[in-house]
Amino acid sequence: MRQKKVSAANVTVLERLRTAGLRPTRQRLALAKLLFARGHRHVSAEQLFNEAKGHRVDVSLATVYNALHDFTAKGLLREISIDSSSSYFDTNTGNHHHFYFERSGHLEDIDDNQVEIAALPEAPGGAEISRVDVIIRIRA
Amino acid sequence: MRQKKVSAANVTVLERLRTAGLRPTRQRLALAKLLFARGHRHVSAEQLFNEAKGHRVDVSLATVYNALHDFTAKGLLREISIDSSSSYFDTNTGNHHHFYFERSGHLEDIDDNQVEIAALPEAPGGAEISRVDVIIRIRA
DNA sequence: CAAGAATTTTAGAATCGTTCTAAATAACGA
DNA sequence: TCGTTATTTAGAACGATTCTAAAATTCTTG
Ligand SMILES: [Mn+2]
Ligand SMILES: [Mn+2]
Ligand SMILES: [Zn+2]
Ligand SMILES: [Zn+2]
Repeated sequence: MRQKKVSAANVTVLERLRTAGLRPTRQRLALAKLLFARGHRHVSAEQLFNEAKGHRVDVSLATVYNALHDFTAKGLLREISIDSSSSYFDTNTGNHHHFYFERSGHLEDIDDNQVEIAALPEAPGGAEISRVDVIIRIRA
Repeated sequence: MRQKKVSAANVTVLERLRTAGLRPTRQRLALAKLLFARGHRHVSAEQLFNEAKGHRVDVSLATVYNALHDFTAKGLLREISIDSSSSYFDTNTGNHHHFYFERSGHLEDIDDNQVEIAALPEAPGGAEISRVDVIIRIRA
């Protein structure tokens, strides 16, 4: 394979992958760059795959799925299942919630501090809560 | 087809279907009886299909899907997508929330008044909120 | 009750997002 | 560089769901 060009953006992404314990392969670097280049995003595998094609990033669909799952397992992404038709991967891994636009399937972040949950029931049997998701569905 | 036996439970279910504007066919009556017989439930299409088989209710999988969607469209059920692998249909159509047991895939209702949301952001552009879902994920 | 019209059911095919397989390739560490 | 391990890949397979179009049932009207 040809020599990698190591730009500033690449360095950041490369470090992120290494820190996460993921080998910085050409494919992962390219996908991570697309994902983390600017603000937070919610993408499906198919979307990212097409975006990669658009940027002349030669990568298979299987690798896109592998990368998204590997990134998720290492905490670089969070997986969201709202619509049973496909899942989204969220580059925002901090505590936050979502608007879900039912018509378009679009997701929009709601900052954690915009939602105030005054009371929550205890988990049955004192089980551990892994996450509380608040989804505000918008019909129009 | 053989004559229908019209028990008390059947009458209730029959009325429910008629009121909803759904023809009370043998299949819908049997499925509705299974669904609404006792307390609230969260079932997948496959689960209901198997339950029907267990009760000697002769119905095709396509009809189970049709019935679940028709019931949902008429407000007799609510569809829930939490795990992208399959969707659940909830016989509880009132305002309420859920515990989701990640290991088993089980859903458990949380009464609306057990969750107190003190602050919620406004929907962008003053759009109409169709529903607010709170899902408490339990890891263990 | 008898048609006829409208709706529902059904088996099986098709769809589609996702996962799997196993062979080729690339990254790593010594 | 070499051996080991991890990753990528094309394409097959999978599984939940939807579609098709023909048969059956339900409803309406007379
Ligand atoms: Mn997944
Ligand atoms: Mn559905
Ligand atoms: Zn988000
Ligand atoms: Zn419920």
